[in-house]
Amino acid sequence: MTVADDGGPARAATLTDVARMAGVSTATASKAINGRAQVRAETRARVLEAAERLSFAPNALARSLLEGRTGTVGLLTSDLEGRFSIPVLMGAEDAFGAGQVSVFLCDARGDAIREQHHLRALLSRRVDGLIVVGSRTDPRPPLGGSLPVPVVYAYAPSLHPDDMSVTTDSVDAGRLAIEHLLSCGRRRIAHVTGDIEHRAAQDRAAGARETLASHGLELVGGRAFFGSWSEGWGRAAARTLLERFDDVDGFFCGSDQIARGVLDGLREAGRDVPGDISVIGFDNWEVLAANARPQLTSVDMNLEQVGRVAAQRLFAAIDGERASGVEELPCRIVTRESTLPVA
Amino acid sequence: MTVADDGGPARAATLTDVARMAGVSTATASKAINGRAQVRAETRARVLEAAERLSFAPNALARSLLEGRTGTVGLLTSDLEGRFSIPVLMGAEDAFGAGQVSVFLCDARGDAIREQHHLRALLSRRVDGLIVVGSRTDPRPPLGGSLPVPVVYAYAPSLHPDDMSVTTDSVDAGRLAIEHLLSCGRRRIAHVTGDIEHRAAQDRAAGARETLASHGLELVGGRAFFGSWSEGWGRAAARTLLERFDDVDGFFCGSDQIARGVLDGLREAGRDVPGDISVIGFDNWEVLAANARPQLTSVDMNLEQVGRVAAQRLFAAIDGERASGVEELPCRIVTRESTLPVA
DNA sequence: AAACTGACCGAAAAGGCTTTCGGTCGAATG
DNA sequence: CATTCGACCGAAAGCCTTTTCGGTCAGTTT
Repeated sequence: MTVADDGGPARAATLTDVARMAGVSTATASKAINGRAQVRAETRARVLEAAERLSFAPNALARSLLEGRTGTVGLLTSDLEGRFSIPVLMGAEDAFGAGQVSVFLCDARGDAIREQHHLRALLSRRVDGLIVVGSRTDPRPPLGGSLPVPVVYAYAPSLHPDDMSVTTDSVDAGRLAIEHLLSCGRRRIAHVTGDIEHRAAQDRAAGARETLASHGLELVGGRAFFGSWSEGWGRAAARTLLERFDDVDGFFCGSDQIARGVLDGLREAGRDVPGDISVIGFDNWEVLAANARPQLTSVDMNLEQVGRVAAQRLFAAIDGERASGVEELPCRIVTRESTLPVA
Repeated sequence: MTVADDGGPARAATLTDVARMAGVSTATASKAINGRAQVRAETRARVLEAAERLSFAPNALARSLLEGRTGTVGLLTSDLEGRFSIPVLMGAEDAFGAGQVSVFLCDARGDAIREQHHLRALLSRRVDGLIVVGSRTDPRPPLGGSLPVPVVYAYAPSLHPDDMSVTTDSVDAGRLAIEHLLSCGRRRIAHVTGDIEHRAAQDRAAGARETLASHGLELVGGRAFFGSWSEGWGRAAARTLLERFDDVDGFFCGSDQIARGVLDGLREAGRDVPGDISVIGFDNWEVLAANARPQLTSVDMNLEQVGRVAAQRLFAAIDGERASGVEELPCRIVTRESTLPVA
């Protein structure tokens, strides 16, 4: 129940309301509600009952004003559409929500002006900290100099080395994928990936190349094949590669979409996956990977973990622990049918 | 620049800092900054310059405390994972962000306890209103009685008729899909859809049935075929239906995933889409629909619009306009290759 | 009986901002 | 010269909560 009013939604009860109903001062009501010592048990009970009947919830604004902390953080995303931001955001929301922290969500839609606008609004609301979530691993310019609160960049690291960033280890992801294919007994491995402009694509390719080199091998065709992040590119690349390199026996794909295309292309060419050829995708996008034929092994970037760690780093920074640099978290392989070891 | 401090991130400047630097009282500083009249131009300039130099941003908490309005709303989602919540959420964030409203994001993860926990936190932060975003169109129990702020339910309507809900018109979506297939000259239309437990599946099937009936037709097999929302089910259903009803010439699928499966099944059975058979999906999930072979015509639920309208309704309610009932917004067809009229 | 103790409660201040109202001062008016 | 009048500025209250500190009162102690 809430304080009766003019017929609108009842207004929220205040401590004064509770105190009046219980016949005590606001100071006493506050102490009773917050479990402070100097209140008689009977008085406390009276206050608590009043609070209960009024559905009293202390005004966090007033409390924040007093304590100098709001218990809120801003989550500034560049692009809610992209499916990479969402898991990061979920992980962060998870880490914060479990505590007593509420999260402001702001979508800048890739617009720097809008980002600054949101930044001002968040600072004016006195958030205790900020997480900036990017949609690509390419480093981004920092928010601006000398902010009054700590900032952590997630997924897309900051260009400024003094900032704190948490992202995924793309080079190592390339290594993981290749070693997985090698462990399936594959030696003629092709890498079909997306837009070469994407840092992630370059890094994974580098990781793949280095790993093969350390085994005395190289990518089929001597290089990675960059294209777009689409099924169509995967199909086309699979066909072309089969024509030019008949002995290819493994595909490391830059996304699950590309992998779906590659699988289609291989099936149409009469190749058996995972019998003749192993295929591994990237992103572990459940809808695509689990519904592929055969089901698709994929690299999972642990994006929720990226979000959670970013939240933890922000917590630490709010508590005064200075830190900086880019923290790269490892990926993991989720094995499904497309890379089953052949019996 | 911010107020110099002990070496930590500088603390945010306050109005008192600005006033001191400009050599005026806080009252005058406030009036100067907010464009009130009773300030000499020269004084105002001095204040504004001080504010600029200190990067002064008025403390929204203090202002909210005073005005009784915070300019914040809560976005309570049941499930961030599901891809239906996200667009709704984006639409709402868009509508609010354009104004001066900041959005608290809370993910209840389908847990009623957690939802209540978040609700209390939001009320304690004195949000001006709430939007509750569901992940299915099935009506849900309301948050609780007599809240001190208005609430709008989005996508998943509230069970309580006095609440305000904005959702999508699933029955009409069924009609749209069928009329589209009819306009392609199809008469033997099958409906392959997902879990019968989902209200959306039932409503769309009902819309499809009624529309066919009004044209003196009925669904192939005399009923809708319910299953799961997966590609596998789509493939299986396509095969089975082709066996039992050789003359089927149109598929209305309950999701783009199902449609992808159906397309696969038809291709493998040697049927030509859109030559022999037209296929329409549901959700207009770009990655699936645009990458299908042929590209998939699909029903778009305009979920961002649902979010935007929910935000508008909430605005109106905050401004005192009482309203209630379920508002159902229309869907739209996005035409691609899979239903091209045959030449 | 006087002084003291401890338990309990309330007045008041602080936090940052806006608004109201009263005060100051130079200029215009009678 | 005395009064009135704007223009401009500052003191103070209020929003809601928490915390500090001082006060009251019954019961103990010497």
